[in-house]
Amino acid sequence: MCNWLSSLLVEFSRSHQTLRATKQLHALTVTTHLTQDPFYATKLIRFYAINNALHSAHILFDKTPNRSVYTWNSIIRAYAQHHQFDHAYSLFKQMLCSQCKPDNYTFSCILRACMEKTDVTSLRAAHGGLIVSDLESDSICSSALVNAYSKLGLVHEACEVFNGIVEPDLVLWNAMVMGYASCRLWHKGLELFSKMRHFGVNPDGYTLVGVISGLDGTSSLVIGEGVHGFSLKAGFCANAHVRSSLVSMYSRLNSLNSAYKVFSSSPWPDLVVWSALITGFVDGGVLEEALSLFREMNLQGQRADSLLIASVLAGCARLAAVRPAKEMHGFVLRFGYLSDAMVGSALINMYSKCGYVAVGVQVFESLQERYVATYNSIISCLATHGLASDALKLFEDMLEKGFKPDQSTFSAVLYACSLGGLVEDGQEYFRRMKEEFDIQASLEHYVHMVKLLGMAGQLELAYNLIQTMPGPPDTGVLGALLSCCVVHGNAEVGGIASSKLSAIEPENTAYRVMLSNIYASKENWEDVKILRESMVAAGLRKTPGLSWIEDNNA
DNA sequence: TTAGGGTTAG
Repeated sequence: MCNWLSSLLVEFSRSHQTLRATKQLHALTVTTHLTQDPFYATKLIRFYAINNALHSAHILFDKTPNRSVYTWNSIIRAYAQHHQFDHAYSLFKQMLCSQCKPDNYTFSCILRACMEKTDVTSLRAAHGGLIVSDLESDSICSSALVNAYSKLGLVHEACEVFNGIVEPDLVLWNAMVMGYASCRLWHKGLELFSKMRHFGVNPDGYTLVGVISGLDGTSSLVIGEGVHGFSLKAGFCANAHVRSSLVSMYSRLNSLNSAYKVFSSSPWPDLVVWSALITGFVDGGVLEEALSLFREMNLQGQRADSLLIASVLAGCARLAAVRPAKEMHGFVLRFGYLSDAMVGSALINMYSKCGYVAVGVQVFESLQERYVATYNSIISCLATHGLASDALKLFEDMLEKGFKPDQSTFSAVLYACSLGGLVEDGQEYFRRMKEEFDIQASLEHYVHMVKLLGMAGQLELAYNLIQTMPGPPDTGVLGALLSCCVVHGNAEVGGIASSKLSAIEPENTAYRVMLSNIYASKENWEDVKILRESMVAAGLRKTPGLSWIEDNNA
């Protein structure tokens, strides 16, 4: 039927379409009565989506009477590509009720959407639908499933899917290797890498990235060097992704010289490889070198993005080094990054950690646009510096302005209450967090609550709160309790906390030393002697403390 | 006589 229009569409797909051209094409299909044909409607929906005109795409979709599976897929994909995963999923549910049944392309898109919105329930439901549609062995669906499950930390489910496929293709092998990496099981990834080679499957760049990005812990450095050698011999180091993951791996394993060598082998270093190197230096604590690389990157015309800037700002915060902090602040202002959510909050956090609370507040007040993350930073900043009532005022302010507080907000709020000794307020916020905002208390929240109650001398209450936790308390929660027992000289609760802590970390002497200090404060020298002797008998010694200060004149 | 797609790096 209308060959010329069909050719025009194909040509249009290959060219660089604009919104205006899409609208003209749309008009053309209307005048030639071709919008009834799902082929043309599908194409137009895709063009609208490419040009960020989701609304027009959806209107066209609504007006398309004979929707084919392609039509459904194009609108679902359009929403997914624009990160509107809820919309994508709800269209998928509508599709299930329609005449048109989803195919492997629909499922691949939906699985990714479930992963992106970290929705395990929907993911399992989609998996079920996929089995019903007899698509479980489909190559596209299986790799998308392995990917989705492992990215959400469900490595067993990912393995089950992988093991259910008789002859996995390269993409599926890669998805599983990468899946192990994202679940921090690098040894399993390495095993799978050997297995695939044993089966005669040749790895590609994706496989190597999967193996390399999983490696962690100093013991894996030798293995990393081996994989690097393999990549060099097999020619994978020409791949920019492989090089970046190598730079990042060497940085992670504290081998900054090797990281720099791999970086230097990049003929045209891109932003990712620059970021891998700079972030590596920042994390390695060599901030001056990191900053000089950052300057070099700018001189070479490579523009930083907000992710890199935020990570350098976090480095300045960690080292509490105010000079580089000011330099970075200048950079942020010169290049207009202040409107970014991550950069703004990283800047506030940095000044807070450097001890400049007033500058942090100034930055907050100067921001044109504020986000939940910005509020979290400033509340935490004020809390850290003992300005609890200002912190709580800002919390109320963010609620009034319609922001929805998250886990971190309540962490900062409870921290403010804890440092400010506001026991009743803290208890009330803890309750509201769970009941009003439906946020589950995390270990960090419990640490603040234990500190809040414990520092006020309510040690039994703090201990009872720990007993009500849904999971086992970690060293943070128990350590908070023990430190409060030291302050109040409570040997009874302190003894329980200390023994629980020593059971978790037998090598850590601090817990026994703290208990010994409680006994000493009570002049209970007999128990001090027993405890110290038991430490000597076990061959344990106290680790010396360490602190530093920046010398402006040095 | 049509059209989409699944796995990578900071």
